[in-house]
Amino acid sequence: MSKPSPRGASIDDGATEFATRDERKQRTRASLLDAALKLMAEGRSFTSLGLREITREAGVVPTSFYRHFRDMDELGLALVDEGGATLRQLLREARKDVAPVNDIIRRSVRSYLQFLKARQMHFMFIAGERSGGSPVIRSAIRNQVNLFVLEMSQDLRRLNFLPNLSTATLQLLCGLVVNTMLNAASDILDMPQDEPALEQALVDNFVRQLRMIFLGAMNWKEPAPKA
Amino acid sequence: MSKPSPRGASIDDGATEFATRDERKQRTRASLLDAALKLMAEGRSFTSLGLREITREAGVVPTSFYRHFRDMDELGLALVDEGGATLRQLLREARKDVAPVNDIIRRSVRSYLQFLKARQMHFMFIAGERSGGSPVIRSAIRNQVNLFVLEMSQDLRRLNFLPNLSTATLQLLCGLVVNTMLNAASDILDMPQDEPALEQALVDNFVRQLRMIFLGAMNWKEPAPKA
DNA sequence: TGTACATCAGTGAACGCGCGTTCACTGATGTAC
DNA sequence: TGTACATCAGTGAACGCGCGTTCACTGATGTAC
Repeated sequence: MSKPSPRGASIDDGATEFATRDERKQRTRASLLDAALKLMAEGRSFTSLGLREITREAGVVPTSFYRHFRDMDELGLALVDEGGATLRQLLREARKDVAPVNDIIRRSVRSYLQFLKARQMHFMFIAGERSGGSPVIRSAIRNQVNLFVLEMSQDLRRLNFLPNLSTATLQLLCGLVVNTMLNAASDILDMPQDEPALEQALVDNFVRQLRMIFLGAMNWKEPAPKA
Repeated sequence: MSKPSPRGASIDDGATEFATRDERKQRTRASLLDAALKLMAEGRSFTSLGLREITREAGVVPTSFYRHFRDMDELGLALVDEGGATLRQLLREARKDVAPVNDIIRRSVRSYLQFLKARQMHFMFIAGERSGGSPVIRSAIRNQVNLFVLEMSQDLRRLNFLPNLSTATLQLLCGLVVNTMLNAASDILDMPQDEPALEQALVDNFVRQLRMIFLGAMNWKEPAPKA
């Protein structure tokens, strides 16, 4: 029923034979998470998913679910954790190729897109449930996104990027950039996959939006310090 | 069961006695739409709503639903239409108070917030289902939002705002502004209502984000024309 | 190493429940003459 | 204006179905000695 999952985690693929009991358990858990992501990738929202639906997709019996999660909320929070880890990994990747400063936006966008496609489902989940769905999931996602914004602004500070800007302003900038990134993510991932022209248009638009934001940041005048 | 709805449309409020049959029908229809919005305002996503749940909230029998909508999708699309109308009304309001140019952002934000609170549920619906939920609803919302961006950019052109910018760049700007508006809308509407300090912080952040975007637009250099 | 026992991931039957949808109906409202 | 008929918004019973959750179970894996 399920094609090879992003994690390669479908139970029963032969490789399980020599796994320890605990490894098998983690694999089943992972296949439940993947099943949820896969169902959402078909255009469903998290809150509309059913427990039985997920276990069916994962290839286990419904009652197995309870060996891993108390209820759907707990599974959702696990997905948020995975999404947060994905965002942190994105930052780590970004730290690697900051060296060349020329046309940095276009470069960053290119590697962002690569990352986006490798982790489609996580980004769909984060972007999609960020303002819809269950309050507990929503607020957990916001925490992760805010954390991401914060770390990104610290990175910019460390790189001495726009050193005249206050910390608060760097955070403002990063907040705008991240919102724009996530909006672009849902737009791009929502596209029919075989329309490179349309996709290119979305990407160009995304790049220009970032340029406009950075242009604003470069021309930002901090108010005179209080003292 | 239901408090006075935004439309004042609960069937059975006495005022119905003298209505014509068709007016009564429209009232029931409106109360179904209001019921869906109300349930979503409690933190649910559209796709997780049930037909029976909505009719229960609206105070009619489940089978009544079919007198008004073929299925839930059709009701969702009707909500999108209402949301689109709300956005168009927002633009109409905005056209009224463009006269004073000083501190125009702060002024616009103030009237946006007022509008936002008067139409909380529509904005929650639009912002929340824009990237989550059912594909058909999502794409309908995008159409409405794109339309809104387009009209806004035409308004700016008509006002001779930043006359050096090309039409495409004005649209870029408006796209950024609208995304920022909708993100701010979900942040603000998600707040506990009795925390004016926190809300003020969100609003200040929103204003600064807009300033940064407009600052970028003001410093934008169009590439030299092709010819 | 071998044996006896404990653990526990996954199973399968069963439950009560609310769901979406069908159908024939009722009776107030609207229309034709 | 009055009457006879048509319309149709809302009703209420009934259906089959998939849901989430409970429970006792199985049998492979892990552990203690």
